[in-house]
Amino acid sequence: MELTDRKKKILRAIVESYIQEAEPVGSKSLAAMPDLNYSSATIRNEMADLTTMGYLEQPHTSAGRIPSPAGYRLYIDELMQNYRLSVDETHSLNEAMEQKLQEFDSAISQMGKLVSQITNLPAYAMTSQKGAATVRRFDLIMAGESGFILVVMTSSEAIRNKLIKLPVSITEQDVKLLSAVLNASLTDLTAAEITPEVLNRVTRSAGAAAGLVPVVVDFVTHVLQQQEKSEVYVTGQAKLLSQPEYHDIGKAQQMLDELDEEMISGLPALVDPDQPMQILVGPENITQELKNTSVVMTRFDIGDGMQGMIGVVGPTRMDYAKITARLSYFAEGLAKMFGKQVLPPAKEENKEES
Amino acid sequence: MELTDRKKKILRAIVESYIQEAEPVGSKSLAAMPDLNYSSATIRNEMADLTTMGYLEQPHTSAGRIPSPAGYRLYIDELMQNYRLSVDETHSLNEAMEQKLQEFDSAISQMGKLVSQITNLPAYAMTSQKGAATVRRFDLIMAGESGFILVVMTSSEAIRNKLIKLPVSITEQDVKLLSAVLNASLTDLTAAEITPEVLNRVTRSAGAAAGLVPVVVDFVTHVLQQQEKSEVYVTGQAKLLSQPEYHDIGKAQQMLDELDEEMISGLPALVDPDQPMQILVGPENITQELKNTSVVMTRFDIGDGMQGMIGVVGPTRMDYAKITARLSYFAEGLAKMFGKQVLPPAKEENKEES
DNA sequence: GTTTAGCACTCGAGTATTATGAGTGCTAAG
DNA sequence: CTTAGCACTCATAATACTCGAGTGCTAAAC
Repeated sequence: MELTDRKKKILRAIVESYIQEAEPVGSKSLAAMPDLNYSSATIRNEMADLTTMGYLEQPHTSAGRIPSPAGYRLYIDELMQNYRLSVDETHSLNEAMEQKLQEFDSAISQMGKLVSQITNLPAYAMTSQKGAATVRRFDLIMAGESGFILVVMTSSEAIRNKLIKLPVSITEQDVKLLSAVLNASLTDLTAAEITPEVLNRVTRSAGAAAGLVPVVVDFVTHVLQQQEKSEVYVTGQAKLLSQPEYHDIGKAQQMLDELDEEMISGLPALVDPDQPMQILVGPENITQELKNTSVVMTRFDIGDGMQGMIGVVGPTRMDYAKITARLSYFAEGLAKMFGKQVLPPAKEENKEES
Repeated sequence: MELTDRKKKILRAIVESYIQEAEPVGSKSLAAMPDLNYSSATIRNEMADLTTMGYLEQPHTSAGRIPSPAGYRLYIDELMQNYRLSVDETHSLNEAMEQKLQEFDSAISQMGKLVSQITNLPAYAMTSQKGAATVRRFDLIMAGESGFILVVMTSSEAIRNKLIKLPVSITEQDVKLLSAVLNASLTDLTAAEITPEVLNRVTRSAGAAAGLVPVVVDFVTHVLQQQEKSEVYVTGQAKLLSQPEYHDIGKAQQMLDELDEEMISGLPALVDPDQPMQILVGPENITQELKNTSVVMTRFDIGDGMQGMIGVVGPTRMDYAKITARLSYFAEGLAKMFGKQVLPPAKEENKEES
């Protein structure tokens, strides 16, 4: 059977109606639409065809039709019209971004919250890092008699520090020595490459400061692992409850149980690296339990080989057009913000964190 | 009317039964309890009394009774027996703490998650800081030709840093000068005390590095404000859905809407500073919407004049005994962890964050 | 050949009706 | 003071019934 233009038109109407109303759509209401000038009977026939072709489903005999996953897929890939953000929307998006991101401390998680807000769906945000991190340099700063601050700068220009206090006092000499040894021996090594042998060598060279080596190394490996591991934040889970499909508390709970950080961290594997915006519809998701759930996600660059990913999770029946529009606008904004890496004299810049 | 021992006994039985079963309890089931050797009729009479005294409520004529807020209050204050943690429980609590807290990066929020896990209720965690923070010292570390790392140590020994890059190259001289100026003029000032005048003075003294002053000051005020502001994390909201009282999706949603970070940040105001563990029952909460909701919270010390607060939110019918037991055990554990401030040579210590 | 009107049929959702029984308050006997 | 007995209440569950949206099919109209 052939997928005529009229069929497509009808399919689109069905998907969009269902997205709006969350209720199966019948032939009559379709016939009433201004740009579908056919009788309900004709439309019924077409709908029957679409059903046998697998684009529609029938919850039960006497209900209307709802889109099948394949139907959604087709809609997303071919039928969906770009949603245009209204001026108002761009305004408020801009504002939200600026306000929230000034405090970029936990920028990523803030982003998640924002996305959740603007889409009214649960959102997640994560960072992902290409390649293993190494330490680019160490700095030690004396802090009082018996302590110092260890500052570590990684290959991705993240800076981490730790205050190390000791029960004994240490001299500036010791600290200088330690600093030299660290910079000589532990830079450009990934966490995996810091083997016991390396550690031994460092300890031997460290002389008086040998006792400090384990503390330092612990911290360093922790930092590096932290860098490699992508952080995931999920927020706004409760937003799901406002969707009619989750008015059944059982489903809602199951969904929310599923929707934790571990599930999300499985997502990047599914991502086609070439496509900035991705939509996974129902069964295409791995996690079986998320059958009638879709995921929309997008990536953005945050410099230094780091990438961020933000996305939302919702019922298959979500407003793909609107959500992709908002999400990509948001992602662009972020990329821009993270983009201005070098500061024009005396203006805010970015990257790293406290 | 007098609150006899028998009445108390019955009240306790009712509260505990209701906590377990989440269903109104009737005279018959009470009479069946081994330590209530009275006929159902007798118990009925007592229940009628308790009802007129305001400790019990009747959802409708022919249902059993449920505790009123006053009933809960009495139970918590007088009737509740200390719940004893089983060895198993302490074990798993210990394990959980150790595992999770090694990565103390966002220790506070991790705690929230943990508490939510062990109580199976939504949990929140927050830090609160006494007194305004100031910068204790500045350190600048050259990083390449045209950038440096600004390291700030606050009065509470938190260390924050920022990588500042410039479009022009700078000399070691400039950096040294800036460092001296900052340490001379901006230490021991709270965010509020950094007035435009101060700023002016600093800028003038900074000479060649004057252009950098705004960036630095922005960062500093941001850090200080950040320190003052208490951070709140809420997690596990979805846990509520497993409680029967929230099987009504409407209530659940209303509740979850209410239960955001802003609501929580109102809580500390209600806290009696002398009492480590606090329980707010239903109407005692400010936020009107949380009528049939209770809050259990506890504080713990994390050194440096900082305090943490963790707590859980749940239906008034929650297992106060068990939850307070777990929570306080948890709080003790945390206090201990945060306590070991000074490290015995070559062992993990703590405080600060990356 | 395509479109449409007509019609019998299906079946979920909503409504009304009716048990059922847990729980109560009260009275009177133990 | 306690308890057995009993009439009464009322939410919940079960059942039956209606309603109507939507369907598929056939036959007539275009």
